[in-house]
Amino acid sequence: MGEPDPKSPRERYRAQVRAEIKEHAWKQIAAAGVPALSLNAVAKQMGVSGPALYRYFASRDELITELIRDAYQSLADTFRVAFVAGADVTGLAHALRDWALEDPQRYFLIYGTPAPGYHAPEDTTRISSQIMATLLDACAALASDSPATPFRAHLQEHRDWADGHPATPAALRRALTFWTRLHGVLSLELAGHFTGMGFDPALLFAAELDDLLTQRA
Amino acid sequence: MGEPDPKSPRERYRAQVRAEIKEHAWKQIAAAGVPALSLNAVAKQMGVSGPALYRYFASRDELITELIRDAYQSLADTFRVAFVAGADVTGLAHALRDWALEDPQRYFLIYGTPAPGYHAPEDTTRISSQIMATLLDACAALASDSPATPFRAHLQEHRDWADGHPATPAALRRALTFWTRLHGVLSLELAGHFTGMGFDPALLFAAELDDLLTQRA
DNA sequence: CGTGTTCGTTAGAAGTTATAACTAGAGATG
DNA sequence: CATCTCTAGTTATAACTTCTAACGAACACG
Repeated sequence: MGEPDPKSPRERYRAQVRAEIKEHAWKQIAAAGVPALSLNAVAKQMGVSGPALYRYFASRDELITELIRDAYQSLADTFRVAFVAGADVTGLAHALRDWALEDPQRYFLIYGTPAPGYHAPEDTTRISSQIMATLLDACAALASDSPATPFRAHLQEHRDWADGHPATPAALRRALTFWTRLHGVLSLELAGHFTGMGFDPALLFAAELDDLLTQRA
Repeated sequence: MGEPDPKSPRERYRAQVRAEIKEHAWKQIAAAGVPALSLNAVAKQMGVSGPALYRYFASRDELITELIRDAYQSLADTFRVAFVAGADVTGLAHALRDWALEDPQRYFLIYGTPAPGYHAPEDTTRISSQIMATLLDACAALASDSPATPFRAHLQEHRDWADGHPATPAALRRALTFWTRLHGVLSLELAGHFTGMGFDPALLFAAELDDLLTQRA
């Protein structure tokens, strides 16, 4: 009964073709961005004609949604692998930057311009909280020798996003700061806003990371 | 001879129609994002049929480029007006956030996902440095009671982006931090990454701004 | 070895950007 | 004021896009 046994030869073939489609899609996105992704062009490169792809993805949007999901998963895996390999917050930061530089458009698929009406599917928000969980793990390992702030109190009252993670308010604040500050420098670097300004983006990233770790407030 | 006298009635009409086109384009972008911008739809809304718009913009890309230019100019004006009205760094920060919240897609037109091949036209980089100049003006007014850092030295060696502005290394660093950190929180807020997390994005923005101003390093 | 599911095909509808050729009207000029 | 020119908007068309429908052929399965 239609149950997709993962070992069925048809299912195996299907999964492989889906993967190949996504492969070509990633190349097109890396080359010219999401708006330039064309199902027709992907089909042409695969030596298959047009509507054949609709056997594998119901629509262009579904393909893109799948790529977004994969991007989230890739980042979550990168974080988790780095963390279990012993990386601290600094290690996670460099893992993040390396991952982003590896494919800037993949980063922007997650953190770039959103479509006004778009709502992320349930599972991506789940993966997103996995990412946050790893970050909180790393931040919890840091000592907090700094005084409380009003915003930390606010976070303590609104800590549902930590999803039960036993992090101190200081760790919550640190994780949030990690996220927003590194995203700030990284996204501007990836978008090319620093080109022609002279300084080294890697040094700015490192300086922000250092600030983040040796912070008092 | 063909010289566009700004008072020629034809030129006035032309400028007005161009403005109306851009007006409708902004509405479409605000509603569904840049990819959903359709010249045909704009023409339909204006009660005019399709190719008529090509008298006013050579291509869809040229229209978008013009909108980007206007977005930059709008931000530069907002900053300049706030500064001459006496706003300090805090004032500029809130002017920035208000401006961004007013039309998130306009913000993302500048700081959102870039198209891989795209190079901004010369004048937008000029407007961009006007924005930076205003920010440096405000940062120069702040006292810097903090010790030098290696990155500040690096900035001092690569201060061409300041475009001759007589800012101390501390002010340069402060301007850069203002930019990256506030962009970090703001872009994540505008993209909706904080929705459902519980805390108040405005408080996070204020906390980051406070950190920025009362910073030691 | 049938039998049915599924895959890929071609045809086509509805949309897009953009160009070409034409018409009608407005502005500029004598 | 008459005329001339230039331009704005029109329709037709090409080349693209996503996506649906109907068909044929190949493959897995009982």
